Amino acid sequence: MPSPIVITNNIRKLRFFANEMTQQELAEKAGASRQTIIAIEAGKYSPSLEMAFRIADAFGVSITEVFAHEVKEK
Amino acid sequence: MPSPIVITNNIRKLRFFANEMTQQELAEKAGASRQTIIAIEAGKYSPSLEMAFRIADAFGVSITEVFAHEVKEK
DNA sequence: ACAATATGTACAATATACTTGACATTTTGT
DNA sequence: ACAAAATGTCAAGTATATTGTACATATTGT
Repeated sequence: MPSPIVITNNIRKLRFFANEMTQQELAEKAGASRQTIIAIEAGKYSPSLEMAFRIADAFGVSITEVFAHEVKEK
Repeated sequence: MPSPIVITNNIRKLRFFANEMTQQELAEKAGASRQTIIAIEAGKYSPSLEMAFRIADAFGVSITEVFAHEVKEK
């Protein structure tokens, strides 16, 4: 049984730091749909590694500055 | 059109650094199937962010030490 | 040479991410 | 109060990751 993992993100904070970037703008920069940004930002599901890199690139930061994870010990 | 991204990894190198860890062992530590490890290590597809974190954890390193990416400019 | 272990391939089935489109709610500015 | 922009939700469809099974090839040790 894989120990479940909880992935968190600070997309919201990063958007505000980045001159109040809107979800729409982020979506365009990251090459994703707005729905995808909403869902990931809200933590509804975790992105693919590719999408994670794209989002980090959109902000010009490392992927580790956008996403963090905790291991839920069994 | 989202600019395509190429994701590379050094799972193979990390396995050998990590006391010759086998794909099977890595799969168990990361909570994945052996198929998944083979496919990701061979670059057949890029993993989910969750799986990427699990693999990094299995080696005890940061996700950025396992995966890198290049942006294929259009 | 043989057995055991490790790695690789192929395929179908399932789970999850991502998309599009349409509509509801909230926030912001005038 | 009103309009516009931003955020959020729902659902159906497509794309991609992950799994299990089974078999093939390579590597290692005796």
